[in-house]
Amino acid sequence: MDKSCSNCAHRQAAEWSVLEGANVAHMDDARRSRGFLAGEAIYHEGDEATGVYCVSSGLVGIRKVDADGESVLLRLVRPGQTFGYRSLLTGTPHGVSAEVLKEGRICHVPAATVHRMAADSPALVMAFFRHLARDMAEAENKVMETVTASCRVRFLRLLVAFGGETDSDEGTRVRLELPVSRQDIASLIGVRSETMSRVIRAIENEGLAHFKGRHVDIPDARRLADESFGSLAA
Amino acid sequence: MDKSCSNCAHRQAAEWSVLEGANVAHMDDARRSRGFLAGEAIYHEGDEATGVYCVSSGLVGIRKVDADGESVLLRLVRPGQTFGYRSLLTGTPHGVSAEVLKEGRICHVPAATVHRMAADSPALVMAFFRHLARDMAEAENKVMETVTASCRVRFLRLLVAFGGETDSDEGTRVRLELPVSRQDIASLIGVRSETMSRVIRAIENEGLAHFKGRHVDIPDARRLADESFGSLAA
DNA sequence: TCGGGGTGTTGATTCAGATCAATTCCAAAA
DNA sequence: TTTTGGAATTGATCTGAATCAACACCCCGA
Repeated sequence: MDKSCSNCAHRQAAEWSVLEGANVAHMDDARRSRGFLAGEAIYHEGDEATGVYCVSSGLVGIRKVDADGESVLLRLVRPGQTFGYRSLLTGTPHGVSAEVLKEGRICHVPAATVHRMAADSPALVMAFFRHLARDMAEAENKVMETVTASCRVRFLRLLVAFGGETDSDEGTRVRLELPVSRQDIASLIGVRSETMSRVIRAIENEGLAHFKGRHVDIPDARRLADESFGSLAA
Repeated sequence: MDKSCSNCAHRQAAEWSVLEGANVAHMDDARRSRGFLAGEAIYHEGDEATGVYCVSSGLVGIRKVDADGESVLLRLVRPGQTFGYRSLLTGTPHGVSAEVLKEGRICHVPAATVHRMAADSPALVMAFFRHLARDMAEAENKVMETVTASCRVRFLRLLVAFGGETDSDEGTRVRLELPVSRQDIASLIGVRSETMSRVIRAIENEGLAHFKGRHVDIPDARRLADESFGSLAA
């Protein structure tokens, strides 16, 4: 849609912001954006990387499926964020799959372009390194959580994380929209959807939050945040 | 001990092997190696990075502790591997702690040296990126496993991984030495040590493997590997 | 208006693994 | 040798979450 990155990637994606001179033009020139519908796959586990992707709008999910067909949603990719760079830069097949969770527009920067820019701009590689480092930290947190925290606590923390994206952090009341289906939320915290329902109902009953469809109303965000810090109740 | 990297890092650590020219000398000059006893901490969560570490001998554990004091062993770092580079390169405090699990010798390359070399050699940054990418893939696997696989299967897979380090992959019989205590193994797969004991006993009873102290005798490595592929028995 | 399929909810039951509580084992120190 | 303290094992019991099985809801197309 947009012919230039200036109102998309440049502003939002930290990776591209380090580009200078001719590379900016290269980028703008080579990238192609395309609309995706919810449910569409962007790439699958085992695929060779064909470039780097950047979410312009919508929502992307990074998923991994094991031999038994069990699928886990590892993380979400939001507008302005890049994904798929890991496989491209290391030259290995994708270890995870990417699919569109909420319809939107996704840019694709071809492999050759990225390689050229990376060779030319160490800062770009460094930017990707930073991105990967942050993802890694989150993955480590996730391992910690799944091992140590109950599914209730894991869900509360996810709510806090979703709420954190809302600016209204100061006021105690927070309203937010769940970005994905309940099934996907369940997959995100690693529980069955039945369990997810029960956890939500329990939280509803305690008055910690009120759920209506994807809409969540948190009357006292501080209380919810406190509860999310595990069972170490003062 | 060794005055040069040539019989340690250069050969073993993929990261340094990309260095050329003056940087090789810089490296050798700046790095300091030191002996560590089992149990010693190398750095803690929240510490600022002072450089990059490289295991010369012994074994290092990367651990994370949550607010309740629950500790999880995230991964092991073996001789020839580097660690601590993530925090240094991103300029953020360590998100995990590193401790010595088996006494040995560890090299420390000061921050200034690494930064100079990284600025000078894009290949070095790329090498670190690759390392991080591999760690990330392993972290993603770990999330998958903890969410989908039973502790029995998780342990069998760990055994397979340990066995894979043994060269005798062809013969069906494999003997190996557990690199860490049972408690640490339990922490590594995210279960209580009591559960670990029971799992081990069960495996022993089935004749899948025989345990004596840290010594493991696997009569039929193929059978064990098959079992480790989850409950999808043919 | 009537299905019909996907998504979410609810209930009954089971089970893996945690927890609590003793021991036992073992290696290093005295 | 005895002591001692951490590591490992074992048993009894409890419980959080999975599993199995209906059922409710809701949006869409016929």
